[in-house]
Amino acid sequence: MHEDLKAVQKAPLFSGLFPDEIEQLLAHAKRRFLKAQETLFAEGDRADAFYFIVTGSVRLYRLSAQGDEKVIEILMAGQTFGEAVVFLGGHYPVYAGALSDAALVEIPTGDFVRILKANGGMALRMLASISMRLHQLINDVQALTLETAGQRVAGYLLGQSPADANSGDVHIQVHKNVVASRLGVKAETFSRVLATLRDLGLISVAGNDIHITDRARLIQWRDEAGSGRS
Amino acid sequence: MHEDLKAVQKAPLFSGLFPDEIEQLLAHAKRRFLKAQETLFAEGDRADAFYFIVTGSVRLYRLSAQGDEKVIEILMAGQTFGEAVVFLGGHYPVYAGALSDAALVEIPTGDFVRILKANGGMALRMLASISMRLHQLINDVQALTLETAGQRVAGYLLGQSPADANSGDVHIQVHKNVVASRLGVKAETFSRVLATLRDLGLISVAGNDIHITDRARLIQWRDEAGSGRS
DNA sequence: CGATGTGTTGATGTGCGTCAATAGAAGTGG
DNA sequence: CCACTTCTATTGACGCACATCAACACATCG
Repeated sequence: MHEDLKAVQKAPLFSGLFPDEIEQLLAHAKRRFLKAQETLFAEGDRADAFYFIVTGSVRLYRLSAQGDEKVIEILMAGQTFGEAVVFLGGHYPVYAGALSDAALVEIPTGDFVRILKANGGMALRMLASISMRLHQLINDVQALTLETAGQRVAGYLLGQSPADANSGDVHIQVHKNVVASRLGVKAETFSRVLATLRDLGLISVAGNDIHITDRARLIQWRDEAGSGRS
Repeated sequence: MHEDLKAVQKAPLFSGLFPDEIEQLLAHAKRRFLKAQETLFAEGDRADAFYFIVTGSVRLYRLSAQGDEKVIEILMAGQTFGEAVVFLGGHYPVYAGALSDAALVEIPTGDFVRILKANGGMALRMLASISMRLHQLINDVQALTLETAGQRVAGYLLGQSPADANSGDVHIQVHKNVVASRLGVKAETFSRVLATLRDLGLISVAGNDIHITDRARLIQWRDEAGSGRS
């Protein structure tokens, strides 16, 4: 386990912990390895552990009654997930599945809560962390109701690239249909939006590598309702 | 202020506080009175207080670049809002406005955070509270992407009435366009869905009072994709 | 080098928004 | 208490953004 110690304490949530607290946190932690597409837990499962991603990527998603899938979040190496749910009834509110082969650290919630109770700063940092996710979800709700598909895609590209230069690169690290689902559009629509932006000369696309050639005009296009009008 | 003491400590969030802690929480609290439609704070405003609703109702909402509004949450007397945001950058992520004349208690965040640091149980209860909102927002995202307008409206009616009887009443306490926005549909669509359900004999509508005559069939109608097909 | 899976592009359908007219409900003033 | 205004809610006609269905291009891999 100690080989993962350095990685885990880089997670923003744990950055303020003392070495002995990290030790305590990982006392009963286990390594977990997932094959691509493998399911880690299902919605409604008893939540007695949360996870840190050492390598690979994971998606959190919901299923409709008809079996359609909506990706709530895409998570990459270095991120944690499932910790917010510990405080609910103790059941996961989403499915979790690997997008690629992945290595995780599984941390029992009991140890986590114990530290949380003892360490006031930790609890506040945890509150800040959950608040950020809350904020993100509010943004998602706004985007899904007040923005067009084009605006959401453009916003995604803008959010994935640094804002300080007028051109930049976005590398999509997972399959495009997963990103599309995350954005609340069908894969076909996602593809069409990229094609439109390419034809407008705002971006260039080479597989999963997208180059933003004119960030300013891309922002302008998004704010003008993303192909809706004008 | 003491006349509000009883009311405030009924909020689930504060239920576990000792009287002296409540005292401390309300030490610098102020009463606030809002006229219907009045704005309490705007998105981006510095968040140095959160609120408890003594009487009246409040909506939290976002505005699009074009000025369209999406209601994120409808809050009634007895509820608190704005507390989740204290831990972020300290700026409100939404607008808040009164739906009716309202009386609030405004609690400075400083006092709140102080109690939170001292009282470990309080921090955990706060985490549970925020987690519930997180869960609710995940439900909203799922509903907005995987459900039809009809399904969302039916789900709303079902959620507003007790599940233990096959018939029940829902009283809409605010204007229907507010509920519609909360559900992510236009007021016209909301009205049409209610008309459809009425014509199917599943509900009866009298102004803002809706009577569910056949809960079982309403559930079935929702699960069959809410007028989408079949 | 065929097989399988992902992404792109085209043709068509439809759920719901938009625009518009009307009906009620509620509030206002004489 | 009743005209008049104002606002919310309902209903109809129409259009559009996006989904759906389908064919194809391309990549990856055994």
